[in-house]
Amino acid sequence: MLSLNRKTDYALIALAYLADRGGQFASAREIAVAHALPLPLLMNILKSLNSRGIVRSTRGVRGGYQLGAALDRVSLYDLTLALEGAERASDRGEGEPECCGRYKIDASPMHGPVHAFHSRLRRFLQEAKLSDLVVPGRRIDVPVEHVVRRTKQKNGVSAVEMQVS
Amino acid sequence: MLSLNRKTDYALIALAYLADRGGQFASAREIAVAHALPLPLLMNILKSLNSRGIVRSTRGVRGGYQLGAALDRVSLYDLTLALEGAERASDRGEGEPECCGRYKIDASPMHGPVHAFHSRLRRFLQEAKLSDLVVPGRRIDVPVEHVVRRTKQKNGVSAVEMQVS
DNA sequence: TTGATATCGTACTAAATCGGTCCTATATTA
DNA sequence: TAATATAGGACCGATTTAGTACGATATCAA
Repeated sequence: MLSLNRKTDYALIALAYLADRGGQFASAREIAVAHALPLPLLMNILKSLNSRGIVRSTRGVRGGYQLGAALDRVSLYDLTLALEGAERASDRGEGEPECCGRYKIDASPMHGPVHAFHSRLRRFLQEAKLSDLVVPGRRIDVPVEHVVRRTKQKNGVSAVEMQVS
Repeated sequence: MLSLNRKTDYALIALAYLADRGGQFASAREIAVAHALPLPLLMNILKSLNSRGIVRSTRGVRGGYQLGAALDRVSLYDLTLALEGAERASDRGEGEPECCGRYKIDASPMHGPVHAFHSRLRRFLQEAKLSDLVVPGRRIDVPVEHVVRRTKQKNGVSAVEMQVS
């Protein structure tokens, strides 16, 4: 039906991490290590988010990801859209919002409840902004064994340098 | 994560049908024929709903299902609980509401967004009552080829007698 | 009392999805 | 030029979903 699965959770964790970094770049590896997430999967997720503009990416040796939009401009619905598979996206006719998928709930009045349910759920997801869930300014819990050096930024935010092996 | 799938839709359709029957019994077969739903699957769904008290069942030749509770007392959350598989139910520790499933989102502060998301979703489902979705008094769309006889009840509701082969 | 109809409980299966991996290519920087 | 990072795929095993099957039991009607 719609992508409310583990990927959504991992995406939220990654976005919270990026929000915490305050515009700095963080690599997929860094996030994966910090939260013990499977790296290749997290990379896929970040790729999806990037292609939808939810994060921005920079390649190369000092590259990584940063937030691509203000948290209050991105909804859970945007997130699920970004994360759902290509098959899923083709269920509904291009641009048409999430409806009944590939199986046919026809327009008969008795199917009203189904449509009402789907449309309520969609509205809920659209109204839930990332800013409501991701509270910035939290401390990142970096496993101590990976921390190489802690530095103090000029803006008062403390940064960690990590060994990511 | 939680059961927002085709079963949920079928259940809503069946419940709307039952609500429309105003307390009369309707058999699984009748509902399946009326809405072209796969009968064995619908039977499983109704069994699940029955075991949770959302519908009531009576066996035998004139038996079937009727609503088991007022629509405004049953939430979408109740519905998903009734429909989720046994494995799912065992994910969370008995009575504990839907949380992070079997994979461990630990208590670290960075996982707050995940918990916030899950708890918001749960609250949404709990607050959405069937009465908000299922509008009683709708006409049932019975395929005309199955209608044997239409009768007029004393309460003004018209009933159909169907050939269900 | 017997047959038809209905649910109950449980087990089963094919197909789709999910969670996760891997590989090659490309971009960036030290 | 080597190291590091993302981009864009294809790929795979395990789980879940959607749907089926079947024997047992309950109810009612003829």
